[in-house]
Amino acid sequence: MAGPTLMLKMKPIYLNVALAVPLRRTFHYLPPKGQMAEECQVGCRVKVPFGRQTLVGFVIGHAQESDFADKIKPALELIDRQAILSAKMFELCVWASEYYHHALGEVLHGAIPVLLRQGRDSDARTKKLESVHDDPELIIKDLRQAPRQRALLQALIPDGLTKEALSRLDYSAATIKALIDRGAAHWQEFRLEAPEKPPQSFGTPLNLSDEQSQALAAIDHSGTHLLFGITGSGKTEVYLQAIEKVVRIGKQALMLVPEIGLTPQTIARFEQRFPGQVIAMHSAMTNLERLGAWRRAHSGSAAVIVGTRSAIYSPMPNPGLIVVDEEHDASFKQQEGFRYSARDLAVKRGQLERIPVLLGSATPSLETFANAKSGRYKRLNLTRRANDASFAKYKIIGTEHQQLDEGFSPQLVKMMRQHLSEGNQVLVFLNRRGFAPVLHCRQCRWLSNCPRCDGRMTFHLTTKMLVCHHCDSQQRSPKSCPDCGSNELVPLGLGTQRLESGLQKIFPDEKIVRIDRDSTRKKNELENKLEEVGKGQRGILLGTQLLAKGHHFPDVTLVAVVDLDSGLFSSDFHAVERMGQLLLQVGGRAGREKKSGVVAIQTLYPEQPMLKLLVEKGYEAFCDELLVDRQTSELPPYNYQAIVRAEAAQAGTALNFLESLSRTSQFPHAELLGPIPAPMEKRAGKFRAQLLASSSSRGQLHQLLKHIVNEAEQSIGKQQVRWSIDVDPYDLF
DNA sequence: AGCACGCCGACT
DNA sequence: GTCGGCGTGCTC
Repeated sequence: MAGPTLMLKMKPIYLNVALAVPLRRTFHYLPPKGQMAEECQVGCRVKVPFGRQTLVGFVIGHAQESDFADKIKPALELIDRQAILSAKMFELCVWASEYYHHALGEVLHGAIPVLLRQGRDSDARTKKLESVHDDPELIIKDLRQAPRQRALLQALIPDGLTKEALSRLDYSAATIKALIDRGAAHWQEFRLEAPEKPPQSFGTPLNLSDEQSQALAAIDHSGTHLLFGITGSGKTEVYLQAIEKVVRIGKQALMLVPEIGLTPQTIARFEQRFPGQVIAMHSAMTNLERLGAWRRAHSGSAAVIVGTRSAIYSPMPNPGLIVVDEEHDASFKQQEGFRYSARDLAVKRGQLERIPVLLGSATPSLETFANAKSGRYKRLNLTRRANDASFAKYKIIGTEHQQLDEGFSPQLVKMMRQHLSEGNQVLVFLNRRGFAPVLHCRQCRWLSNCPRCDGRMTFHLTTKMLVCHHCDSQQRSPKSCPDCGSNELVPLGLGTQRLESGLQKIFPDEKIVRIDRDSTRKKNELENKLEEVGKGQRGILLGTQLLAKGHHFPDVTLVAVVDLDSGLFSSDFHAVERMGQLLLQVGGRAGREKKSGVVAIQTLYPEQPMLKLLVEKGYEAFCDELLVDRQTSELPPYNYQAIVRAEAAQAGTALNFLESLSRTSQFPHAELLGPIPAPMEKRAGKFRAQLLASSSSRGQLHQLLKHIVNEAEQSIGKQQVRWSIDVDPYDLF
């Protein structure tokens, strides 16, 4: 019988290759001509013919037999002699591909710089001009009439010269060509030695407070830690010293920061502490710069890597620590294509590499908070601000029964005038991100609550329908308020575009600087505007999410949150959590050592318990209460979710597609809700719909998703539908 | 995702 | 008569 022993003796003939195509399967190839399958190790890139194109793929395994034996072509070229992804990184990608139900080839390609995807060498190479003969004397004799060629040939002995050296020594292209044509010299390609590891040197660390020292000392040799430190408590110094510890023993550290957190100042601070040993991975880099940075990380010559989301894939031959700063930040979750969470990959990578992971935040995400609470993560606290800086004070302004002027209550306008007249700046904060509108009555404060859920129904403007995204029930949107009969039913938060002009009307003499995605799209515009603000003239800053993080505005003493309710009463259950994080983050923007800041919050619902809890008892109590809510409502982190999204050119196609998926996917321990039209059903000319999958068991959810993916790939008529899966969605819409 | 094949409308 | 629109089908 052909037992396992026989199998082990069989040599692999085929390469199993993952390509960057959205097909969730891999392809078999013969090894390139002249090479054995064994020489093509797992993690090496190969160039292969694919249909009519040539693609770069990853060898992910070998096979003795194949169902496609008659179709199999030989690979064209083995690009790498050794795997360019370490075994650990490879394992991480395989894990991610399964966890996020995304094609492995795309995950692997996403893990390397563009130029490597296109087949560039993983090592820096250069060409050297070398003498063909060991003893060129014979030829030198023939060169009596050509002194330059003769000099060059002599200079080539014994080691040859690089292009750079040749031009430095002023040998002309003609001389070089003549010598080559004579057959006396030739170009030889060779790998550059990995750049020397720069000598270790360290900038002076700051003195640590007791709390900081304790936190630093409590970082274990492995495992995930939550560094829960309020704004201004000195988290960064703890990161820096933790990184220094691992760098001193010759290891590398990776630090992930939010997209807007990687400012020149941040990089400078790292560079100052680890001179010459830092590389930054950011979006402004060219492909060539990225490749250079990748090579430095890969060779181990860079000890510290600082970067945004995709830096989680940085190669590190000798890793020692991963830090994720502002771990709750939305930018760690990729919002298109392969929807991974860099924070979660960091935790997973830490496990695989057996190194510590440090998640830091003043306002940790609820799932991280819960993990710290349950003991899965080790919690480290920083509760005091450096320099005795004071906390922002929170002031809730109830706007019920108030006459609002352009959305501003008299009380708020008065406060703003007060702060402005003292020569300070006022920050007016708009809260419009990830917004799924609910319907609301201005008169009696009725909200479009779902009759069957604790959630709220989403208002669909185009269809004038109310839809519940938790239980799928739908109803026609009422024309007047069901409670008080008034006609003042409005979707929450609409009309904020008018805020700037309204503001200017109320404060005709004040300078208003608007900072948002649209007005800062141009390069450096944000920096310029911030600089303008930094000069400390009085004035009003008007902005969105962008203003909530990173930058500190020492001359802002009042932060006004004008439309809190639109965030607080979104139909996405994440809304309350985000609101809490946001209010604390904006509070951290304002004031300086001596001047304390005030955060004024306008709301129709000043008695909202979660808001009061946050303002009176702080983030910890707020999170504890949120967790209770989530548990009773069976929401994350107590259950696991994924969204299947679909879009199509024709109305109804996407919906029907998801409908047929959900019909064939009945699982006992996992739920499917929907499909329902997306809140903004038509966007960019496509009609979109979504299906929510959830289960209290991660394993069950994955079984269901696996089934759905299979069905979707096989389903006929899929050509007109684009679909994707979002595991652990950051927002539901 | 690409890329080609393929079958219907307005143009050098 | 062709050029070219994007529907559909395949890629080891």
